[in-house]
Order: sequence, then structure tokens, then C-alpha cells
Amino acid sequence: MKLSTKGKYGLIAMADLAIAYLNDPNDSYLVLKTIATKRNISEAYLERIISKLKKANLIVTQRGSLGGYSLARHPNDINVSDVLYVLEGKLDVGGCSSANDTSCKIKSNCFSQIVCEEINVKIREVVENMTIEDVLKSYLKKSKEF
Amino acid sequence: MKLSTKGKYGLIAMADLAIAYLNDPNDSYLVLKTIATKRNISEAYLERIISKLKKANLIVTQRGSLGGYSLARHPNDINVSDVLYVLEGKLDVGGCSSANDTSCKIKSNCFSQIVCEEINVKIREVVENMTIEDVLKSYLKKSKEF
DNA sequence: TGGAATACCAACCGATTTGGTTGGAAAGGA
DNA sequence: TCCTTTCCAACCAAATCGGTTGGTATTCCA
Repeated sequence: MKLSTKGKYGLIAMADLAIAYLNDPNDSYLVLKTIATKRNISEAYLERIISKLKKANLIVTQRGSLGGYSLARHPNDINVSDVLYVLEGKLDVGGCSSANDTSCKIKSNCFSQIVCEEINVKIREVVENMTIEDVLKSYLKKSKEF
Repeated sequence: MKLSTKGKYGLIAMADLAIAYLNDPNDSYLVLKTIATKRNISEAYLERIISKLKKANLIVTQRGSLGGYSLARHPNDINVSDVLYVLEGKLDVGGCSSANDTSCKIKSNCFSQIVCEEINVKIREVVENMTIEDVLKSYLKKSKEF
């Protein structure tokens, strides 16, 4: 049970974009390379991750020279779950927890489903109630530099 | 970001064992086959899962004919995290969140580490404060049969 | 108008994990 | 001795992870 680096890198990128956004919402575009080298992440890999976040409308872009990426809205309006669901899929315990699972024979009152859903719900609660700004603030409490 | 069926099957097995345990702690041994067929899980696969739980001292066994598996202690004394950590490893966001990561260059005040740890801590909180009995009870609230 | 710089995109790749199966050995009851 | 059961190791196909390669499209600037 773990979050992959996809989710991790995504959160880091979002946090970096959030810093720029909070600093000046009108000049908040960051170049991919900047984030990648700063955070020591493979540029090509991070690009693929960020493109998913763009498709999910969490990020807006500017192409061409002087282009870059920026948050689509205020970091206080983006939840950690928004990022994680895009990059890692909905938090689910096995296939049975979704209704559209063909392999699962039991359809109502499924023991597995109810048992696991209990946990899923609570975990979702956590990530759906934490914003990118929250994450950033908790970082600032512990360190003064980016 | 998901729990695999390993964790799911493990929780189901533990819950089934908990039912037997609560019913009569002195006659609480269940045969693997019983659980597997009841829950429609591959017998051989479930066995491998359960053997891990045994090694972690969450389950005790009786070999030979009339053998079986039983909870090692009261279901109120076993957390969901106990089961999940054994089967899916500690909840971790990427390798960087652990101190013994050679690939990570940044050693103190690592941005990634602090950002992700915030989430990890909260998720851990959830699973470490939910017992097998809790899970069972919440199931009983929703359904009358096993 | 011709580079640069940048976002965008698709195909490939090795290693690891998932979700099993197969085939047995060891223990114990009837 | 046979049957049931736990225990255990080896194998496997498919998916996912964490990238890399090699380009195309777009836009700024000199």
C-alpha cells in the first residue's frame, strides 16, 4: 500500500507552482526544467506527469518560448486528492469495491466491499480535506527555504 | 494509490477469523478452504497471504487433520494497520520518505519528504486507530448475515 | 525570417509487483 | 496407513513503475 513517485512528483510540482502562484498570480508561469532540476526529477518523466494534471484542468500552460506551467486556480482551491486521483486513480481496495466489476460474483451486501469501503472512506476523507496550500504551509513551518 | 487485493483478502480473512473468535475463543479454528470458498478467493493465493500474517504473529495455526487458523489475540487488539503493513509494507510515498534512501541527494529539510510525510502521517493515523473488531461491527450495522 | 526555447506527444524498455498456479513435503487425526 | 490440512518453494503472465528516445508544434526574439 503506497503512493508511487508519480503522486509524489505531482505533489511536489504542484507545490512549486503554488509558491509561484502565491508570490504573484499574474506572473506565475514556471518552466518545467526549473522544477525538474531544482527537485532532481527526470525532466521527461515529470513532463508526462504534469501533462496529466493539465488534462485534468489543475494546471494551465503557455507554449513556445517563454512558455511554462501555472496552477489553474488558487492552491487553496486544489485538494491533495485532486492531484492523487488523477495520477494514481481513485483510492480503491481491489476491484470489488467498484460496482462495475465483472469478476465479483456477489452484488449486494458484499462482505469485502463493506469491510474495505470503511477504510477507503476514511483515507479519502484525509486527502480530500487537505489542500495544496495546507501542504505548503506545513512545509514552511518546518523549513524556511525552498 | 490503492490497496491491492493482498491487503483486501487479508482483511477479509482476519474478519472471518474474528467472527469465529468472538463466537467462541476456545473453538475458533477455521480451515483455509472454508474462508476461500465462502469469499470466492483462490485457495492457494489466500494461503500465501495468511502465512505472512502467521509469521507476523497475528494468526496461530494447528497443523494436520482437524487443523486450521485462528486469531492470535482478541480482534479488538489487532489494528487494520497491523494487517496492511505486513501485507503491503509501510505506507510510504516513494523512496525518499525513508531516511535510508541512497538515490535521494537531499538529506535534511527535503521538500519531498516533508510534503509527503504530512499525508502519510494522516493516513497512518486512520489505519492505526481502526481495529478488526471495528471493521466487523461496521459491517454488521449494514448487513445481518455473513 | 531563422533559430532558440519551450510545451506536447507517442513509442519503447527493463525491472518490479500483482495475482495467481503447480507440485509437493510435513504434521497429525481416524 | 490414508486422509486432511498446513507449510513452502518455484514458476508464470500481465500490469505497473520509472524512466528514455526522438520527435512535432508553438511562440518569442534577434
